[in-house]
Amino acid sequence: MTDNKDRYEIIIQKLRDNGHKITPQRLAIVKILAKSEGHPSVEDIYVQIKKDFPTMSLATVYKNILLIKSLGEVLELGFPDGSNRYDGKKPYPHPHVICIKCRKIVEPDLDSLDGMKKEVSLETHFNILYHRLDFFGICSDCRIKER
Amino acid sequence: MTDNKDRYEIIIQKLRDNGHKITPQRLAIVKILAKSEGHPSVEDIYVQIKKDFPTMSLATVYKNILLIKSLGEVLELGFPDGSNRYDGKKPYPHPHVICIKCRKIVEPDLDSLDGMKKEVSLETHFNILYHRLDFFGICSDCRIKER
DNA sequence: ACTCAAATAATAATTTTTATCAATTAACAC
DNA sequence: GTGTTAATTGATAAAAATTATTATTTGAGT
Repeated sequence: MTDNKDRYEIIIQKLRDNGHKITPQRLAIVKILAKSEGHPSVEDIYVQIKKDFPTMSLATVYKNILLIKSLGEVLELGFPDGSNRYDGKKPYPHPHVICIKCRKIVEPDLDSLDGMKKEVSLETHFNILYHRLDFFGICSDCRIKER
Repeated sequence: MTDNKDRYEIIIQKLRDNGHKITPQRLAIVKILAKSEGHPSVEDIYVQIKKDFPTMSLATVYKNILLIKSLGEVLELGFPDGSNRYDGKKPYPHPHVICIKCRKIVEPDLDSLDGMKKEVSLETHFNILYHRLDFFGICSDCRIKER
């Protein structure tokens, strides 16, 4: 995952370039966004950092995510149940497949996506700028456990 | 739009069939869900009914939507900005195209949807149960106004 | 090291949704 | 039609999530 290390440095560089201070709290948040395997929530990030940083405040997490979002370096995933999760590894819109049993999230490459975007443009005459594509179902692991 | 009239009666019948009382407040909420042109929010519904029903409570709107949702007769659309909108006309998942200028929502028929679902299943080995597909962009009306 | 604007931490305020509960009322039996 | 009963309503409180406020602290440049 050298890709993730790059993301970490890309985000920090962007913060510097835009004149923001590089604080330890900020570094810790960026590290989790860029390197953690899953799609962490604000609470996830807060709890994890609190271990090494007992004075960490929830507001700091919110403010930093807001900042990094405004730089276009993290993707916010608001789910129908109201929960928000963040992806600092792929900050651009992309499809997600979510297991409704174990909450695992998979990110497929879909060849049919380009064609669908064209179909949408043709049919609606919209200029499509971005999208949000989620599929919900049961993953193979959970199907096996059910037997 | 005889379709929408049908939806109104289908929902009320389902409420009756499941032993729920048909109150004037409930009828008003169902009417908006089934007949209003857009995708109303809880607040929209509340404000609109308050005109004829000054004693209407927000909690009543929430409780009724929860009930109708549990009967599978309304689709809840939670958007990334945290807002929730409801569709009582097509209560099953379907793609939406949203104008980020005027908030207009269009519902296209996409031939490529079935193929994409198959591709998702093949690639991820998930059993796909439902989906949420939103495209965001600028509608042709708003593009014309910009000139 | 010094200065200063920016960031943090703690908390208050706001927003959205859900829970509580006494008063009301729709539906059914008679 | 009238009475009974359990569901529903309405008002408000509570809960949950996010944003705002502000005194204090600190990173970064001089």
